[in-house]
Amino acid sequence: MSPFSFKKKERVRKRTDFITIYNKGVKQETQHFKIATLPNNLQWSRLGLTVSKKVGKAVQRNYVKRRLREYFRLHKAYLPMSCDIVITSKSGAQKLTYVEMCQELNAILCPDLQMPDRTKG
RNA sequence: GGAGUAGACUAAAUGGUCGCUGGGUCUCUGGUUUGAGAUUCAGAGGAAAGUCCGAGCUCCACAGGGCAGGGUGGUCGCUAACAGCGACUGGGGGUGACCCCAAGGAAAGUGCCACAGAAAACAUACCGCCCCGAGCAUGUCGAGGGGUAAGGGUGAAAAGGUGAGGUAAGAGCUCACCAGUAUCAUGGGUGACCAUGGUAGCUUGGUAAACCCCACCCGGAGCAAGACCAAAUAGGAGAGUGUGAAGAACUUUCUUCUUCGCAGGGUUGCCCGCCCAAAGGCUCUCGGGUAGGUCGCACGAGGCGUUUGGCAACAGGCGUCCCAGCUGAAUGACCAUUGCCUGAUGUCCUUGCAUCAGGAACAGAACUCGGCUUAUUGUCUGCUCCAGCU
RNA sequence: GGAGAGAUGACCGAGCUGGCCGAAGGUGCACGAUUGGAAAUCGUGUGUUCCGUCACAAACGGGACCGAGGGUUCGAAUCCCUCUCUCUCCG
Repeated sequence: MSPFSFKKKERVRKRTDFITIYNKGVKQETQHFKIATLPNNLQWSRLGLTVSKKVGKAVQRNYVKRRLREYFRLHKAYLPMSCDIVITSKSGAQKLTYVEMCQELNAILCPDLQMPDRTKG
């Protein structure tokens, strides 16, 4: 399997999973995102996304979610292993460029990675 | 050239790297389902939006009819249906192209018409005009009685308009013309209605997006509909089994039947004993059913082309194509090139060409269709008005 | 995705069988009375914006605004249509 793939089993899809990650996970916050992480028993990490209506209309919400998925797909090697990660977007996230978004998330999720990964660009 | 009006089309393209979803084919694992890999094909819209209407479809209800409630409202047609569409009629707006109209009934009945005004609909006449006139101060006097809707002012709206006759003053009281209503005839049109002519009474306020009347239509809820599979836990029903006690059958034991209760965990496997907990035995079956999953779910009032009928909406024939199917929700991220638009600069009389910079809207399927409404990019075409040149 | 309810001054909230409604009432705010001072109480006032009078302000007069835009009507917060926003319910 390619190292940059993103299958269905790598997503958080159940409401009960979201609630346990919210309640028991480690919560951190940046200017435009809230991040909750919780170790799981699987061999891989999973990603869950929440984008409220305050971000914008459906087109802008989908745009934010696609780019967050793209970030997760390309930075899997540097992210913590066997963790459930839930990213909640706050108002204003739709105005960021992709590079600004990567820098903001790297500060919390990839503290070892000083420079943003742009090799795939 | 400017302003406007109607309509049609469009919603950038190609390539690269890394990814997502579905269908087909092949390979591997495997008893099937499934899973993994390879390859190939396909993968948002004109509004997918708002959910304002109308249908299909599903479940529930239902003999038939009526009431209540809701909707529609010029005519003819189209349609599966519609509050939609087309053509036409009538009314209104605009210099015009053209656009807009919930456009039946107020002479079936009820209600309302604030303030102002005499009066807001059965004209009980405020001022005024006119006639009669008690009276006494004898005149520009007028208690009282009567006639009068021509004039005044109020109001959104005041009881047909103009002119003449007529009268005490006036009045459709009479006449002419005009407007309007009802009705009849003839002609045209499927019809709404139109044209022409006659007759009548002389004239009838507005409001039905107030109640209402008339004609026609409507059962309710919605894919989170609904159907199927179904873990764990708890609870329900039934069957079987073990064991204790009591009772009955029996002289007693055994055995059988009935009723009631119990069966747990730990201490090394078993027994005794001890400790903890306590009235929930154990096993199986059944049905309901939650989480979750599968179906519903994409071949359809389908698209494209062509032809016939029709002014058109649309309908029929023939040919051809299969064209998203997600579910914490795929259809993408980044980059390059070309094209488009705008601005600046250079060349040129302009069109155009070159360079640089910037821009590319509204917006994301969620069971599926037909409409409406709203948001919005660019281009083209027809027509109208104004200005200029020849 | 589907179904439903609502929007009125700074805030809450009546008015929704059309007219006397820029709009009751309460909270808040300002001023005054009371007090040595405050609280409480009592009284008065208090929306925004545009135009005019005026050198400005104040005051006075007029117009518009009941989420936004149209329509019906002589007249709309109220009736009808379209849009915007907020909230609730259905797993």
